[in-house]
Amino acid sequence: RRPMTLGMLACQVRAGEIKPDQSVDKWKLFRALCEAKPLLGIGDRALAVLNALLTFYPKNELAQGNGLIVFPSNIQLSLRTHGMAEQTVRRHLAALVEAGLLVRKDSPNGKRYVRRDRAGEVDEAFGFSLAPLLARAEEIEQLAAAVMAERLHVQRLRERITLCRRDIAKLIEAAVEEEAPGDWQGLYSEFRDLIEGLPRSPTTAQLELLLDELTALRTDILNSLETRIKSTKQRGNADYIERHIQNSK
DNA sequence: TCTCGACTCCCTTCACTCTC
DNA sequence: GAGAGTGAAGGGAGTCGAGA
Repeated sequence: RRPMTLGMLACQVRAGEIKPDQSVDKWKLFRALCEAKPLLGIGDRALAVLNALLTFYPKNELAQGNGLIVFPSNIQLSLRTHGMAEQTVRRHLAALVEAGLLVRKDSPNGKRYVRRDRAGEVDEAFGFSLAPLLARAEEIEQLAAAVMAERLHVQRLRERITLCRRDIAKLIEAAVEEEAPGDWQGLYSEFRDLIEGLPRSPTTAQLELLLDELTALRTDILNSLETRIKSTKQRGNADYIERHIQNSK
């Protein structure tokens, strides 16, 4: 009933390539997953379900030797996700499988349960395999690092944009106060258009573009003010020389 | 050993809420 | 207003375990 995609198949193959001695701290990996979630195509609620699923794994270290199958009922998962509706839990489980973070270990009828031996020990469990998490641990850590680096880059861009905005506003204000010649109203409108044209949630490329445009605008304003200062200085010197000549007469 | 109720799984549909 | 996400309800199907 559940379709198997090529992605899921690749995930299963990868999960089968885990080294016997490979292990990873499940909570450390979960924190990396929280960082990397935009690149993995999962949301907060799916992570809440994964978090609940990990609480059913008895050890802190995910390792082949500890077994990698968890088999909680949807009701238990619902309880550990603070009352998330079972239907929603199921949807997010499907999303986690789709994202290649879990593999279903289906029973013949596709249901989740555990088969115990005569001694009451788990003989075979049908549920979810956490093997993909272990197999992809290194990749997930790298994705998390990339997301953090990107976030830092965006933070720096925003800081530079703020500084540039402040500079431009001050320069235009000063030019208007000094009554410097130039279309300051037009430049101010251009400045406002650039700022207001930025979407509420801009992409990195949009921020980079805005910074470039603001930097160019600031350079234009500075050049025009510098030209004005130079011409004022020259006029001042010329006036002085003229007066000097007249006095000498 | 067999039967049957309880339990659990999955799926679909529909209505509602929230965000963009 | 459209689309995504969510929750409730209902139905089909299989397993488990107690009792006959």
